[in-house]
Amino acid sequence: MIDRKVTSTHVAALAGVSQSAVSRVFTPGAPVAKATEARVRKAAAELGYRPNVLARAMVSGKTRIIGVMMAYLDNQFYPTALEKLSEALQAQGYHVLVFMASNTREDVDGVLQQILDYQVEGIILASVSLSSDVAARCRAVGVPVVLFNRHQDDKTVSSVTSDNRAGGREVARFLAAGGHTRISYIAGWEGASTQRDREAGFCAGLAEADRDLFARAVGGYDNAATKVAAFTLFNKPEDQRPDAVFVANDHMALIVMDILRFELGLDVPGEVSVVGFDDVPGAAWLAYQLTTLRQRANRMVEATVAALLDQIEDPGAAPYAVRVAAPLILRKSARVPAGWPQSNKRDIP
Amino acid sequence: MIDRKVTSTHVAALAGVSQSAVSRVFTPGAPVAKATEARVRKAAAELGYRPNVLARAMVSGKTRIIGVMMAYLDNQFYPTALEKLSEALQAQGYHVLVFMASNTREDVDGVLQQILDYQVEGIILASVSLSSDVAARCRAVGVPVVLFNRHQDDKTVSSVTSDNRAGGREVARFLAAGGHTRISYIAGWEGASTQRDREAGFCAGLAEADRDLFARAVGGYDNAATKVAAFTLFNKPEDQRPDAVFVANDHMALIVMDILRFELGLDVPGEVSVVGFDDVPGAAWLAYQLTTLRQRANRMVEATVAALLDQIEDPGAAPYAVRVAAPLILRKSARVPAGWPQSNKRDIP
DNA sequence: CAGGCCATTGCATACGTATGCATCCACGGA
DNA sequence: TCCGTGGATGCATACGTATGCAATGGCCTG
Repeated sequence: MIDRKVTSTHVAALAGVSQSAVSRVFTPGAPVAKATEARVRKAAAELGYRPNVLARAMVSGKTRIIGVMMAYLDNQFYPTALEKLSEALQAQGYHVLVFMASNTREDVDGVLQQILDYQVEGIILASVSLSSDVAARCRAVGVPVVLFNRHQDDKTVSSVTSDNRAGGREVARFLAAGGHTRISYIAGWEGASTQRDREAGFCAGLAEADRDLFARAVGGYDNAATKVAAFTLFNKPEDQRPDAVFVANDHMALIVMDILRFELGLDVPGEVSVVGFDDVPGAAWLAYQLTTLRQRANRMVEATVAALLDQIEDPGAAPYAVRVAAPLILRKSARVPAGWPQSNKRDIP
Repeated sequence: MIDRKVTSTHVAALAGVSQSAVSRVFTPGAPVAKATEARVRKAAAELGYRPNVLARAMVSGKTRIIGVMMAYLDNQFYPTALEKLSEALQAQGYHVLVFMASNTREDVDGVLQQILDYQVEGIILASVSLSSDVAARCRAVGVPVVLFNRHQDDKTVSSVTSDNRAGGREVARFLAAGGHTRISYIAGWEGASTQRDREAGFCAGLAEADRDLFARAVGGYDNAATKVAAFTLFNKPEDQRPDAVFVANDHMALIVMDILRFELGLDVPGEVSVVGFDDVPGAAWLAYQLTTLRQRANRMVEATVAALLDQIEDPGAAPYAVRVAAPLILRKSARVPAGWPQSNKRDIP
């Protein structure tokens, strides 16, 4: 409570130099004599001085703050991603201002405004879409945006996703090759590109294998809705219920497995094969052993950070979309077709 | 890319008033004539003007930023808490700057310095302890700190935890009353107050019930270590292995359940009762049905935000410690003693 | 009608730092 | 010895906003 704020002026006084000199000591590349630097650093240490990032930002225009907006934090994939994002950005000298969003459009836009108020240098939108006018607004003030795990045909924002279409397609091939005859799908939130792309790829894959989609229900990436979806699909006599289901993400897939086994008494994978998407930590737990498509979070984060920095460093750079391949991880929740290549990739994200 | 930054001066020019007038329009409580306000707002809307939070912070000293440091994001309790914290603070007009920390002391201190560089108005440390000199430093610059889910005898920082001692004690009574004869404990990271308090309470409770601790191992809140702990404790003939185990948190407890059931082929709760601490989402999943002590995240968050705001608003206010009661949630992973009061609390956090 | 009071507004300055420009000094070459 | 050169430093200002103070105007009261 004693010294409150110590500024460069205080340090300057103690070191017997000008405030400019102090500033230069803390500005890499600025010209300072060794002797001066030593005196300033000594004085700074004595007073416990550290440059005020905000004041620095005012004049330089560089806040070193990245705004991150997230939703669905109960889906284990996102906390994991947030952690990695934060660490990767810290390593680059940036810091993360976090905003939680619900999924209503107006909320997203409002929150985005608030983010911009902090003069962030870039924005990462995880599992969130943005209206085109807000995208325009970000572009107007020169703040690059990159979508994480979501894609938009808007050419003005970069995006990083898994190759959801290819993933969905592979699941279809996998289930068809496994000899399943009543293959179904539980959809995520229909507004999400992950949902759309995974389903589109899945249906395309089924068509290629000459199969029809047996049944479909919507879980909406929501706990309660997913339970309902599982019941409506499976609470039926054997020949009327699916013998395989692709669930749009692991978070829902785990719920579905619980319902199948403990509410409906069905054997997985004996009576029903279940495949998810994400490879969240829970998917590997022994109680589930969920066969799923892995989102390579590390690579996605790397790509996201790279895309963002590209555009921060060169504001003229064109946005681009990255798609990371999503390998199928074979575990025990789905019957494996005879002769299906055992992935001998090491079980590391 | 056209207009880059639009400032209050631009708006003032367009509205034909002084920059001060614009500032006052955006400062609640400042005196402005209705007509002036209308003109200014119109001009602002036209230009898409929004006040620069950083510049505002420079003069007012109020950044409305709260620094949050977290670790263990793979433990579902923390993402949940982060989400609630962020939302609660947003509701109060604050925003959250997130920092990830490993558990090495030096790292924490370094990161804390960085947080302070952003002129945050308060700091929340979740599952992280801080050295007393850094605590002193925060006090010196007048930034209140509150520990979330961690306690320190340092009188200069507030803390919010569950009543871990009482919780541990109740588990001991519960397991003793259940007729278990070989009661054991799997510890968390020994540097954490949660670990110490839960174990202390547990041992006290056992003593009161005239029981000894049958065995103890350390999981350290770490996946791999927890697996090893489970094996060393349970990979033995029946009479040499525990018939009940209290695990210091749910994250480890779920891992232990997996090992018991799927690696060692033991029945839970038939052969072993398992009790955890936290009540993470996974604890309620049908595959686990973990009996556990609930950390009331909502209340903890409320208390944390309240404690922080108290001290921000009145810098002279004394720090204080809050302990939130942790009710035992009965599910299916532990034998329930005959006559044990069935909690009929609704199953809501 | 005069005086006074209040509401409203503009002016000037401050917040803490970075940086262009001018100044100063030392040193080296002619 | 003198001048040129370049490195180091100080001075002054700018970044965008908030706010104390003084000045203005209108309106109410006596």
